Amino acid sequence: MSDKSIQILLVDDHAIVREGYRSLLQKQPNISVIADARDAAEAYQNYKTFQPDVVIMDISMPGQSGLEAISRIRQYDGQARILVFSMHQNPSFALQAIRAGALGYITKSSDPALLIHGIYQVYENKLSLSPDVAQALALEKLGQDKARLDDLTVREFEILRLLLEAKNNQQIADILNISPKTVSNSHYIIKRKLEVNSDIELTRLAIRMKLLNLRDLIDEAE
Amino acid sequence: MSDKSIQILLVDDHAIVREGYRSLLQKQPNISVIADARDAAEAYQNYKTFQPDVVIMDISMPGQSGLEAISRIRQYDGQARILVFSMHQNPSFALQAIRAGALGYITKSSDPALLIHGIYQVYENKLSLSPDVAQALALEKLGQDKARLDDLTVREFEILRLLLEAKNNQQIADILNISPKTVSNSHYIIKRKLEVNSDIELTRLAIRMKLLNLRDLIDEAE
DNA sequence: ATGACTAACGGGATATTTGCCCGATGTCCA
DNA sequence: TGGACATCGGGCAAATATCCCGTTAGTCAT
Repeated sequence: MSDKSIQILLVDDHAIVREGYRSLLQKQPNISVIADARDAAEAYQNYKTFQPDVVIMDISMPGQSGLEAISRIRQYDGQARILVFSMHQNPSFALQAIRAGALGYITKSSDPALLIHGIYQVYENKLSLSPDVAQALALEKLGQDKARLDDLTVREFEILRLLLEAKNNQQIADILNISPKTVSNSHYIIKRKLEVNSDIELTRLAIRMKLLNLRDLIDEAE
Repeated sequence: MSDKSIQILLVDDHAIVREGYRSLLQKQPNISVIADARDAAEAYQNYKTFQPDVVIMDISMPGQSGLEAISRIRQYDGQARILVFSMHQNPSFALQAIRAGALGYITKSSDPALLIHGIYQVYENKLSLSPDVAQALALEKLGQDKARLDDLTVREFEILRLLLEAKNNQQIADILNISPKTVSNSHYIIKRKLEVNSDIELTRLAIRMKLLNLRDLIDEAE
């Protein structure tokens, strides 16, 4: 390995970040950046052209996402070694990336040494995850959101829908012909079951669960 | 200007991005990076210590935001020249940054040449905006909701950001070093200014306004 | 049909938040 | 230097949230 350095293809849409990689990686004797790309299509092309040992890939890019690029590259070369370097700490991103065929997932907020380490790991076909992501993934793996949603009773679900339409207790009480107190109690129970402790969290969860139609929200905006 | 280079303080929580700046800026004969910082507090300290000519600042950082840092620095030195380099294309962010005292706002997706150009502009006390943001700001004059968003003061905007992260009053108070009561009051004022009457509506509005990253929310779901 | 279970409803009690007002202070600018 | 604003928070009544409780009614298996 000392006679032949690891050939890297860099994929990131931010020039400043590509610059950062280059600068950082140049200091590594066994690593050399042989090409870069600023989007998914270019990444795929350059993978075929340069046949790098390891691809370092950002997954948040305009147009086709990095995930798509990972799939394409893996389809072309089942042995491709891809390390995702992302700003997202969200373990769902990591999970998706791994599913798409990445071997590593390191967050941009990690110490650069972790990136270097990840490159070597991936080069040797070993999985490499940022500690923060690994931990989050582990915690999350015990199926959560959906299961929790299923804990709601039908009535609670109904009340939740109305709450999400930004109706207040009295309005909901009128609609359902129950006391505002019951609405308030249900609101509380819903939050407890869904393990959130504010309406803001509740709304975010609802959007993730697609209870609140994102399209509607987007189209509302101008 | 050729006999004395522009002294830069870099503020960004991502090491790789700081590396990118350094590498990029080192190629500029008239610019030298004399210090960096990874959060608001460190930025303030280092500003006082190093008295840089220009501060390059990311505004999305854990804990105290870049906006806070801008205010603090400007309070200490009314002549401070600050260039915000942000991933947010949303013109509201730019507006708030300018209000807080920044002289420039360049998006991270811009060509690096724009950053360099921005540095020179800001160094000469000239306003510098990314073309994309400038255009969006111009277009936005017609937006209904955005107009309302722009009614928020810098402080309110900052508190809104933290609220949207589902932080409670006490947490926000701790971060900003103010009383929970003030947070609560601001929360109320924000809702009144934005003409919503619940946190659920507030969150929906925030999503429409793209203050809350839609992509994150969508991708979070499985 | 009866006991066990659970959903739905809502009262009570207390803690916390909300909604709105106020004044104090600081800053910036004409 | 006076007025417009931003920031910070106290006060206080009304509303909600939180948690516990009991009642009613429907389901279901024995």
